Amino acid sequence: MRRVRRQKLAELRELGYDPFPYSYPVTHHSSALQGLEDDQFPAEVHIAGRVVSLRRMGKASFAHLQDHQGRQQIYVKRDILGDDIYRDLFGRVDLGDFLGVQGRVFRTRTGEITVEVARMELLAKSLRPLPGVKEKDGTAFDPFEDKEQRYRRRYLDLIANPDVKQVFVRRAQVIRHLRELLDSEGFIEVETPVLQPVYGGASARPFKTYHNTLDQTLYLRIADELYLKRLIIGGFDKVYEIAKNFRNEGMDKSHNPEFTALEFYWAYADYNQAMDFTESLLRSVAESSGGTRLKFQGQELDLAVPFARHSYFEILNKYADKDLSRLDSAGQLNSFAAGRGISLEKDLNYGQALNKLFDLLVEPHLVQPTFIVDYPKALSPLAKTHRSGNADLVERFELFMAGMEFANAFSELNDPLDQRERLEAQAQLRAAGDEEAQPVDEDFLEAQEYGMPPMAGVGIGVDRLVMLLTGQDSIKDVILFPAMRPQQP
RNA sequence: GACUCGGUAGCUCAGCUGGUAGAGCAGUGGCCUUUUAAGCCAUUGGCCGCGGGUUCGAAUCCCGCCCGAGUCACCA
Repeated sequence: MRRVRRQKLAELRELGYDPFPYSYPVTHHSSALQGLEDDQFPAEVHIAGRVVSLRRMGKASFAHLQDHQGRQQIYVKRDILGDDIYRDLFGRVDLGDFLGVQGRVFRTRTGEITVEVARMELLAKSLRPLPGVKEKDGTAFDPFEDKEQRYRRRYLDLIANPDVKQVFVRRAQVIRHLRELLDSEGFIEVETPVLQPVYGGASARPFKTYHNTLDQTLYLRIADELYLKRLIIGGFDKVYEIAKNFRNEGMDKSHNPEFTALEFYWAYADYNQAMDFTESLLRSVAESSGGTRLKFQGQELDLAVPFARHSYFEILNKYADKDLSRLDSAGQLNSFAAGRGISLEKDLNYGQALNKLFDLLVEPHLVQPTFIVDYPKALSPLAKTHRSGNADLVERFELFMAGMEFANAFSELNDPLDQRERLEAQAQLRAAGDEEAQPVDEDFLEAQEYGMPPMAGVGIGVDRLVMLLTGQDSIKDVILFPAMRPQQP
């Protein structure tokens, strides 16, 4: 099949047609003609697109050209186009080729608005056959649905499955709306390093790389946090970044090794203000993207309803049916878990064991938007100790919806001596085998010693937000090129 | 990482308890000047994911591996 198309390509060149010209003066996109009344038809149009259907009937033919907005039917009649071009050029057009056509607009017997082609140019020859692009009334026949091929060759997925393109259009709208809201609140968008000598700001294993000239090991960022805080130290009062983070961990329906996070930092605010702002931010994004009532993974949720707020131990104790805040060692948590028939992995430290219990006992219940507040300090080395005086708690919230975490935020710790102790405790956990504990970032500690104002910081998982708003069950369906193992040669 | 399911033509899929690969669409040739999954006639096309084994004979049975999906485990 590829040989046949190469042959056509060669023949076209011999006949003097350029199969790969430089440009085409498009005047109308496919959607511009849809829904027009007959007396509104433009006198003449130039349209361009990929041939996705082709019905030849001897001396006349119909085809559809697909552009970024949809499909437009064209009518190609030999007596209008001319014998030579109809035979030599149009006769060698295949599904998948790009055409530019010029002509008048009319309505066919069956009512479809159609361009009658007076002039035709081949804009690009296609050498490989497309997967199933046949469709009627939006239903594809032999639809291209092999997930592996769709992810590996997303361009074919986008050509053959218009709904997929729509998801990514909405993704762009969601991100644009987040920017607009933050900009309008006076946040400044910044860019911070992807390549970092010391990674931090989250609990995760990093990707490691190497800079030849600097002769230095560098890590791909797992979070923007510590750089954005440096900017608040430097005098920006409100900053945000929408950026890729990289975590060297497993992949599943809600995890991709590189993912997009929004982080924003707000000087002089605390986590209560950040919580209110986060709630209104998400509600507003939902309103601008199809409404606050969402169906997601078989569950229905409504972001218009005020988000529930529960403290960490309040809700953990409820589902554990026991006051877990009184257990203060990994051993005690392990005994508790064993009593409930839950087997925790061996060698978990206190924080890991507690975190694990929360994930197992509580998270699945958090379907409607719920803020969990006031986390144990052991889980939150960058968050400020709770103002209530309880030295074991920090001012932190996480937002859960549909059993998944969407946001994480603190009243940020700004006491440099406290911060040093917490990071050093993390370093000890690392030394004890916790691969996700954070290393000490001396440069950051030094920056903090110059004085860091009180502030709130929030991180939001953008991919997950898009999943929620577009009803996609897998993160792979909101990332254009999700991570895949290399294909066998 | 564990388990389950899957990988056959460009796409969607058949192929039963082993006998040497099939359909529709796409492609190619022919007919057809308002069709729309156009139609009619003819026809090309396959390391049956990879490697090994059993067998006279393997797409089919057995073992190993690769890739994907789902579930679980870990993380956002």
